[in-house]
Amino acid sequence: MTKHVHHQMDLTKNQTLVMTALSNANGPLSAYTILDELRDHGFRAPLQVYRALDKLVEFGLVHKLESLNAFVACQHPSCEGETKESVQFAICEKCGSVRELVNDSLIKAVKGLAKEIDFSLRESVIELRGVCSACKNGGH
Amino acid sequence: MTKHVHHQMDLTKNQTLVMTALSNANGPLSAYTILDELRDHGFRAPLQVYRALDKLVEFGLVHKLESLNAFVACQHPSCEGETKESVQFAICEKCGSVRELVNDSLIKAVKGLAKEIDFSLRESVIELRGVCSACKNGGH
DNA sequence: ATCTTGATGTTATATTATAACATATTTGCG
DNA sequence: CGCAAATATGTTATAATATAACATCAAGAT
Repeated sequence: MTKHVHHQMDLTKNQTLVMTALSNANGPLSAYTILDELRDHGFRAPLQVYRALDKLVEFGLVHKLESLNAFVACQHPSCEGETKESVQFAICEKCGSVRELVNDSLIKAVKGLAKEIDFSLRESVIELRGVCSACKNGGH
Repeated sequence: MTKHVHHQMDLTKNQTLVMTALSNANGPLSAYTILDELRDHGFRAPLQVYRALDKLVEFGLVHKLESLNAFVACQHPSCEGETKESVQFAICEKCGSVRELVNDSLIKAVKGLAKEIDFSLRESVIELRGVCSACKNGGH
């Protein structure tokens, strides 16, 4: 009855390769960027990437950024899928950094809204677009 | 010094055609669906649609649904751009309907979160995915 | 008038994603 | 074990979404 808490062990070869590529990246990657990075490891076709991504997203190890058509490794220690409707992203349009957030007030507000309109929520896509703290202050 | 409140008058021919197509539709349309609908009116190339859409989105008359790669006419009487960071969508994955929402608690929560992490918010993408009230109750 | 700006037209191409089908590998179970 | 079912992989082709680059046209300003 021991529930799996880490999928790492269960990942197939392709899933592991894609997961590693995303984990090593310091930002979101497009499927085709991943493909290019994995050609050395035998990847030849987009489907190899997309199929692995589908599973990784399903496992909650990877998130898709809808407003970027790109993918990021989950930034939480062990993101296990129950956060699917409860994760937010802050995307900096200056430096491209993505910060993953879990904000209770926001989650509550979303669930409240869904309830208010009698909407059965499966997932919520919440992406803040703007300029991150570092870019605002430090760099230009 | 009279500020324009409706862009309707200012729209160009192509913008008007695209806006009309979206307004007549009872749901979101992809750029290529719009293109097909406007071939009779002389449209030949995707850019004609995308350029019009860019402007309409800029004016706040049309919203892009990032998780669908599709576009909807703004459902508010006179959506004038200041709502750009303050609109949400409930997208039914059963019937495809899209409901546009403006929820103050949610907007507050988003702004609060942005402030909390010192993020300069330009726009927020908030799309609830699930099953709408009508589909849950009425149909199957 | 002509200059600038914005809109349009057109061809080509880039980017993102899936369909369809064949083969291989793993897993469950009698 | 041996076989069936399910899952993963490989491969080719194609669909769907979006932009680059460049030519032309129309409207308003000085």
